Amino acid sequence: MTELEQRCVDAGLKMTGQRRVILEVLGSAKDHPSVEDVYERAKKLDKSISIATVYRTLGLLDELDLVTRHEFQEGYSRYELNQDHHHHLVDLETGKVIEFQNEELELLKIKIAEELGYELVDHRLELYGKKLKKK
Amino acid sequence: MTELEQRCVDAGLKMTGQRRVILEVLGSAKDHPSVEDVYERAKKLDKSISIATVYRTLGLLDELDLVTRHEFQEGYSRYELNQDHHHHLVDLETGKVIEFQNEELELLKIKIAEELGYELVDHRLELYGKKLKKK
DNA sequence: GTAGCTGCAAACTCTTTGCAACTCT
DNA sequence: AGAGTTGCAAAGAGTTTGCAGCTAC
Repeated sequence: MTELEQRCVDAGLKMTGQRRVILEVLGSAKDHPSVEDVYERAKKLDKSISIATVYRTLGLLDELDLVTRHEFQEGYSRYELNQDHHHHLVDLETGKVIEFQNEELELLKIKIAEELGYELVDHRLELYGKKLKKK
Repeated sequence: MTELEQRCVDAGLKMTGQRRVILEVLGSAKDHPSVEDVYERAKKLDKSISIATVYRTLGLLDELDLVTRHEFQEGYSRYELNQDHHHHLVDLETGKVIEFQNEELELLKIKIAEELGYELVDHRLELYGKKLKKK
């Protein structure tokens, strides 16, 4: 049983074949797949899986905080396993998503929330840019 | 003719009664209204306005960069007139949206994009927090 | 055995669109 | 006059859900 599967079981979920497949898809994704993407990849491992199950499972995983649901102004959601904390820069010309971390930013966010009288629970930062031309 | 109306005309839009109403609603909004909100408020000024027109007009205003379309993980959009640049802190307990600005943050974002080889075109930052209890 | 899970299809929510009538300029 | 705009209703996209049968425990 993988660590991911274990965490689901610990949370009281039954470990079904479909869930194993979806976790496998998420675990091996190097990108930020949409529900449709997860569904397509899952079907390669289990032809009979339904998109309703994919939606339900991703919703559960989000509640358990095992994944993050992103909404990059596209009109649908994309999911990502929660591993290291990072943010995204979206290339406006290609749609490519680049991940980055920045310690200074983390501290600044906490400070800003504090100054407003808030405890920071969550946050989103997304940058949208165009590739700089080399001279 | 208000400045907002003038900017629409300059962009080649006809200044219809419906558009005037929608601009008026946006101009006097102190919050970040959803399409439904704008529609409800607009109806008070013009009973016959349709929600299709609200959608179309908000879409146009977004293209003209007169408004910003926000997607605060709620499953629908909220709109806001583009005035001073700022970000949002969402109170997780009340849903209240607090605006803030932070110069240090602005510089940092540009720097991060640059380091990744990108020119920053746009960005989103949202903080989600809980009110700190006073001791 | 049974609570929980699944696939299916229908329903739902938010948003967009085709069209005929209407209205700014 | 004519291009652009509107309201309406229908269609679209993404997502959720009721239900009967199935499955992990």
